[in-house]
Amino acid sequence: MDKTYDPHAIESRWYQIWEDQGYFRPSGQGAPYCIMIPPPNVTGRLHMGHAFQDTLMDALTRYHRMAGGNTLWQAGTDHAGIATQMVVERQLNGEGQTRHDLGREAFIDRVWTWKAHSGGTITGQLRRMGASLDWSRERFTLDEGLSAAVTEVFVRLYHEGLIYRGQRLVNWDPVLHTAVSDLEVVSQEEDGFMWHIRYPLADGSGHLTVATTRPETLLGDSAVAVHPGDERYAHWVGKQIALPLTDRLIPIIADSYVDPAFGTGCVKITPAHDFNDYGVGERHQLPLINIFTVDAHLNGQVPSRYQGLERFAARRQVVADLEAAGWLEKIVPHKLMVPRGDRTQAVIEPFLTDQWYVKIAPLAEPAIRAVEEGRIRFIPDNWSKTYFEWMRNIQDWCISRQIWWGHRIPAWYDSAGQVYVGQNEVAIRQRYRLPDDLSLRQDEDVLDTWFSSALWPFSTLGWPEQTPALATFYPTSVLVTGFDIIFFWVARMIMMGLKFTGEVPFREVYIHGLVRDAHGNKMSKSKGNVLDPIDLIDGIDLESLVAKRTTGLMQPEMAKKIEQATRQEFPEGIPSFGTDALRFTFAALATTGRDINFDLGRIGGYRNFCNKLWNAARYVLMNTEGQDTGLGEDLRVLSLADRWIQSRFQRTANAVNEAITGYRFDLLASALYEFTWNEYCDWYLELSKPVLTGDNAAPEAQRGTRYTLVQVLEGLLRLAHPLIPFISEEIWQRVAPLAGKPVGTLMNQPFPVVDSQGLDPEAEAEMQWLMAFILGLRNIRGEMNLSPAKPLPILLQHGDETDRQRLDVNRAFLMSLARLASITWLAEDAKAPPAATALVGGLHLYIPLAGLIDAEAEAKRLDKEIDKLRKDLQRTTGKLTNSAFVGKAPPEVVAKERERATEMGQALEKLAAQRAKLAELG
RNA sequence: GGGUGCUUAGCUCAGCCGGGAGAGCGUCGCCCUUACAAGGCGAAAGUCGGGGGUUCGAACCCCUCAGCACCCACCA
Repeated sequence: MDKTYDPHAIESRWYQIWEDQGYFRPSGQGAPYCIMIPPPNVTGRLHMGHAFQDTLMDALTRYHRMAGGNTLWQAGTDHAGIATQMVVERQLNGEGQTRHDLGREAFIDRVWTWKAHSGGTITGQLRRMGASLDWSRERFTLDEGLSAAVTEVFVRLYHEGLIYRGQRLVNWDPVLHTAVSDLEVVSQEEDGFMWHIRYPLADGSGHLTVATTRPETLLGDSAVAVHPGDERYAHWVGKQIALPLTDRLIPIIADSYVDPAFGTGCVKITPAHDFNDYGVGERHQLPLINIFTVDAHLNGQVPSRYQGLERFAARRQVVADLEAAGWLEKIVPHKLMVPRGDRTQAVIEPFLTDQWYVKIAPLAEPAIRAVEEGRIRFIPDNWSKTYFEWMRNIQDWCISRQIWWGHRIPAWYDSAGQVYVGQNEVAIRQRYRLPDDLSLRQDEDVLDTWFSSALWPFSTLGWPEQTPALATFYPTSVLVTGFDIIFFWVARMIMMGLKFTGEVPFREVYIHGLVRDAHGNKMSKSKGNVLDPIDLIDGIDLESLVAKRTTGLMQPEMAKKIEQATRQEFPEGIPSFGTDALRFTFAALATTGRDINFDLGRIGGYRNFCNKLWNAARYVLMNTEGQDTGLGEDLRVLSLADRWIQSRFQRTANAVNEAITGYRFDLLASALYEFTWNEYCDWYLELSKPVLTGDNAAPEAQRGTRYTLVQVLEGLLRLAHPLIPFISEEIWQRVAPLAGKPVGTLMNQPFPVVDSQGLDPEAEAEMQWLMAFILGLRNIRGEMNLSPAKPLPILLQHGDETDRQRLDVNRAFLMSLARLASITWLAEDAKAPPAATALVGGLHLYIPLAGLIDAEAEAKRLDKEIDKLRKDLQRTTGKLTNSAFVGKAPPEVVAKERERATEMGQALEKLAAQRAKLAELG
């Protein structure tokens, strides 16, 4: 093995082998375990959120595969209607064309071409992450099969009356020229104004003042409303207003929607361009006056001088004209919530159109129950509150989109506008018994992308066909996703799954946090703080990183600032960390909170961890390859260290199994980290050295240690594989033969389960003694600035029989790890020479000063220790003298405190005596 | 307006059922000890956001205040 861990050398090779060998396919044996990947946009690129999420899913998948499950991680991508169409349209615009120049068919061809060109990017990046997805079953939401599922669902819902078409106000994106759902609108507080406008009475007897944030909609007003109980205006209700800038008369009406305390208490009512006003209009049978075109310019419904004006230009014009005519009373700065499209950032316009809706309440009800009854479990559980909150207030879902890329709605119209819904034209003619010569034209709209996503858990398994895969893997085991799409996706999958399969789509939903930058800021192109997971794997030089972050900005003026910040944060660019280190980092960061702050310092640490593991393996191989690794049981003897590390391994295996089944990936990572570094490397490997290289070690003992070195490493690699698949596989290939394991792949080895027989509490206790012994001496060495290379003679006193036994057995370990020149017992009553002192329980360790140690420094060190002990003791005795504590606390807690007090008291006494001796010296 | 989180070492975060405050990075000191300097050994560092309560005992449970973040919602 190379001296330094080089992730690239090993990562490039293994994935190919695994995939070629078909290891990602379900084994066909064992309990089914299935995860559906949240399908990424087919033309997208992998971002940190994907990388994070896919790491967790891969760890689960690999774990269950090793644990013997019939495991499927379903691969696939999403057509991402609006997002993908926008990308291609932007390309077209760059060529000076629009999609309308191409026409629908040619445009869709063009999108397919783009998909063919870029569709491999993200799947390739998933492979680089080590994701063990079953690519042989890869699906795409616009596949034939999935499209058939979409049509089937639409038709069935329609004929059950759960899909309907209706004309009402929708959220209209005037840039995209399409309706969007409530969820695709994000409202943000922005600075604006409140215009106070005088509305004169038609009879000339005065005026009302209305306050509005949208003066241009005056042109579409149908009424002015006041509160029915508002005495100020009661006598005006029923009168007519002469609407300024128009020649229309509108009524003054009374409606309880109006809040008399807000503004002037008079509200202009524009039913066609405001969701509230729409309701008012319905109650009062007011005319709907639509004043906008699809791209939010004023249409023919307004006086000719305003026609054709864009809505914000229209606002300026209307305000200017009102002011000129004296109708404008005042303008007040006002903060308001502005709705914007999540894709385009365009201000969303409430707009009157025909759209398709899913009647959602009947679907939501069973979906709520499924979670209430625990048939679906959210992890962490509190996300179920969020789910309930939304589901109990859910609104009908607008599913039609006026774009071209997507599943076209399976509805046809005849020339009279009669609508027919069915699988296709032929089916419709049959179902509705339509004459052959009746000409039909299909609805132009496509479905919301999330409509097909909602079917993903069963459509990918072959539904509506009753396939073996569906029977085996549905309901799936767990859905792993971020809280940001609980409404968009999770809730809708639950509703559709229950509706069409009668079963929940997944039994558990693991909700993880969202990846942010090191300081908790959202990663975004415009902030220039985006990290690309592939750059973390491969590394990237500073200039390339700067270029990447500053090109294609929406606000080019930010480039300079971003460049500066980037140069400051990454003066050397980003080093290459490798996939395993990245995965380990994601797991370590996957705590239960909702934000995951990605700190580059952490990934460096975990790259070092991989290097540590690599070098530990090198050490093991150097000492075992070509040698007897003790596979014949009668020929090996286990040392304390051997028994200890095997016991610790069992505890680690237990912690790892618990962590992974409890979705605590952070605990998984730390269990692996601590065992590998702090126990296996720091202690066990060091303890193996005197056995393997010692002058008079018995061959049986050496075999025992080689055996343990290899067995524990092999087991550790199996434990670690779900998280760090590449390095574990690479090392395992070399270690497995030494451990007597069959050749093959680590991927298919059994995952370690806890063997309680392997626990050895005595070995752990004795090892604790050994460690205390060594740490006591190391502390003196460190504090006294004694060279670690200098062998020290030490004296022992006051030990009991156990101490003596332990010393005899472990003398070689102590000599080696504490770098001792000699160990000498002092008689119980002998006078110890001036020395630095450490205690191991009742046992005293002395390092004679003898010119090595400065008495004053040792005095200071002892003072510090005595001080600490004294404070601890004080607290403990405080408790014990409190009769309430002794009386009410559980006896075992009291006993423990007593024991501690005794121990500390004794230690304090001894150290104080030592301290006194030093004082005499000085 | 309704809802949900968060606040622990300089930084990023763990802390499980209420019982001796932890990790990584950073900092300081000593070491290139034949697996690893991407390393070893040792050390320093916290009023657990503030206040109150429950309890023998609170980082943890309850109340309250402050600060931060997020989600939902039709106040013109």
